[in-house]
Amino acid sequence: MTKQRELILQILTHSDRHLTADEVFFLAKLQMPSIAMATVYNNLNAMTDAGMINRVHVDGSADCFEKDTDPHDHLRCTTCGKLANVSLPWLKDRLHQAVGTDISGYDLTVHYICPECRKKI
Amino acid sequence: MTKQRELILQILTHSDRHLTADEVFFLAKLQMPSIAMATVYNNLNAMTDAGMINRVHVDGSADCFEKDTDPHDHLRCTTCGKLANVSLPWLKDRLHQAVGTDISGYDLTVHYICPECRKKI
DNA sequence: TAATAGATTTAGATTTATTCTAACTTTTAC
DNA sequence: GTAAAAGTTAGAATAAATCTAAATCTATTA
Repeated sequence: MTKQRELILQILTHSDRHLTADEVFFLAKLQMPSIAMATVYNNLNAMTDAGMINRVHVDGSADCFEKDTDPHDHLRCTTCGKLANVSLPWLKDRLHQAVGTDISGYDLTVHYICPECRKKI
Repeated sequence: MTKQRELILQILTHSDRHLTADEVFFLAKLQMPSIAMATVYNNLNAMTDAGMINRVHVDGSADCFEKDTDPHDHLRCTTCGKLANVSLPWLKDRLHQAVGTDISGYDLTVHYICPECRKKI
């Protein structure tokens, strides 16, 4: 647990939204100007592998990272692109039944219009 | 419908698997050596937008394309990476119920070990 | 405390997938 | 048959992520 890793973990912990590696890098640089992009990626990858943080693949743009490692899925606003978490505890079993073979997991993003964007229409 | 677009569509129609833009380019070049990568991407994007073909986002590697435009989801082998189609007609309604708000769609990839890879273990 | 091995970080180059640009070619419309 | 529009081409550009090699930090042993 180096200073760099600690800083990156702090940033994710205190963010109220999902952050890209680029955003983490920008925020980290404010507090530690010498930090390198490769360090951010190294640590995000290492912490993801260790199960300390969660990587979210976003179609057509950069991956995002979040502190929340409880199993959950994502809603993505088709207007502003923002991600929200949603818990679908029934889904994995239901998929296992439907597919008929053992599944190790799945990746789901549901497309919707978030409450803020819905207001603006 | 240019010659190039027709060729690309033929390639997708006659392929038994999901193809990346790169693979389409390679196969197209065999029959039309002058074809450019940009043309492949232009046409894949245009045909995707027109609903003639389907783009599949694959975590950590290049997008794939397929002729099948019936709504369906994907299984991805965690060992060899190959994609298979699966139909889950109940899922969209079930997600709509669970999320509680209108959803325009979703993206799902289920991780499993395909029959061929399973044999080799 | 000094030497050293191992891990980590840094800066920058590299890779990969994709898009952009500008010149050229083909097609279409008059 | 010519002009405008659309499409293609080659290569440059971009963005996300990884790799490399040198530098630095950390912990351990002497």
